[in-house]
Amino acid sequence: MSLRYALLALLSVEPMTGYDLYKEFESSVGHVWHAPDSQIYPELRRMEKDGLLEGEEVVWGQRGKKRQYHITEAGTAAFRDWMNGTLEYSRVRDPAHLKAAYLEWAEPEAAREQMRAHIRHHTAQLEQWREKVREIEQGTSPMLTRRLATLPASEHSKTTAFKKFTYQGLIARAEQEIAWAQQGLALIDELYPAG
Amino acid sequence: MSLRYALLALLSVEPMTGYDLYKEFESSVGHVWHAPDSQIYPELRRMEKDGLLEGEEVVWGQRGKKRQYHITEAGTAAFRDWMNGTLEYSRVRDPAHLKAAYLEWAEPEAAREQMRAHIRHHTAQLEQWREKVREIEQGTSPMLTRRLATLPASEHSKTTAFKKFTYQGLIARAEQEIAWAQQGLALIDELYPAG
DNA sequence: GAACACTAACTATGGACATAGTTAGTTGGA
DNA sequence: TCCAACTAACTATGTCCATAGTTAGTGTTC
Repeated sequence: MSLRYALLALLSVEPMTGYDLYKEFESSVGHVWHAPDSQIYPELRRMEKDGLLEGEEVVWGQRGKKRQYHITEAGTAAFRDWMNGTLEYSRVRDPAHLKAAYLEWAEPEAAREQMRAHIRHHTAQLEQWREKVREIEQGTSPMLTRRLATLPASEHSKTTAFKKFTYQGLIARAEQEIAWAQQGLALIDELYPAG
Repeated sequence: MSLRYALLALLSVEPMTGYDLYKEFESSVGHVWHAPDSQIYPELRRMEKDGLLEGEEVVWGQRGKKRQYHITEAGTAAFRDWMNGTLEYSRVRDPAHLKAAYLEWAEPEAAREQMRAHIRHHTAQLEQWREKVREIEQGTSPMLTRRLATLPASEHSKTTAFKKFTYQGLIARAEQEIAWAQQGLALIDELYPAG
């Protein structure tokens, strides 16, 4: 259900095609929410059917065309309602922690490699999120810049602050995961003193 | 795919029925991995077809019967292979952070309530995981006790250490989430000084 | 003007997961 | 003895999501 609101969030800035949205999910917004194009196109059609969006054929070159969607009033209202409601949290389901609980089954070196992979994964994410925070602070985030251009100056600080707050939370989480995996490496060394 | 390995992890202790496994997912192991029974029963049949398990009819009362599954050698090998391999990490998809990024759309009080819900959710998890660590330390975890009984004494410390390590990681994560949401509450107060 | 990368949109398949049922037997207490 | 709660297992539906294609037009470059 969240994909729908991620799409509404983007379309609240400006009209976009499915392909535009797909590219956003591959880059900028993709660092908070990801979706493949095979999920985006049908969802856009469903949203149009539900009255949240309106699509319009736009010419592209000589013979080409593309479908550009813009958010409707009902779409804006639905997004606002989602924001004013409370999220339901789903049950834990984390493969990395499931695996960690049974690492005694792995060879010591495989266990270490799993911890290193955990560190690599979260380090890569960390760098992307830190870059995002830098962009927000320096006003060089293209999407945020376009968003701010649609809003009165009085809204700018809030809009910016929540984006930065979000990325900082993700950064803190990644740092915690890295610290945990480092403790894991230390634990493995302790449990398998030979090597 | 992880459900399969969560089931193998449990069945490596002793034979169980689908219902036994379902109950484990509702309580003990459910604090690391959750699955509904409607997912467990078909997965067990698929695993039997793949030769990882063998099911056997067991009488239950006068007319009742139940199907008890035990892990095969191929099942043990598959679990060990999974443990020795490296996990693939999936892309970010976190509704709470997606929502946090656009909290300027919410009423201040709704934004606060979202942060409070985040704190409530992670506090509840925290308590369950802390209780798990206590059980592990005091040797009162039923599942772990039964597992240790199947293993030579030399394996006990490793088996226990990785379970504790896992829960400690989940605890640290939950604590981080709570701290983040508290920063969120402070930020909302700052951005909406009136109320 | 052919090749190539990109834009644009869609389809097909299968697994994962949530939610909501159904059917039938067992066990223990009022 | 009956009822409620529990044990046991299964089905059905729909969404979500990953993976892997397909088709067709555009724009640039060698």
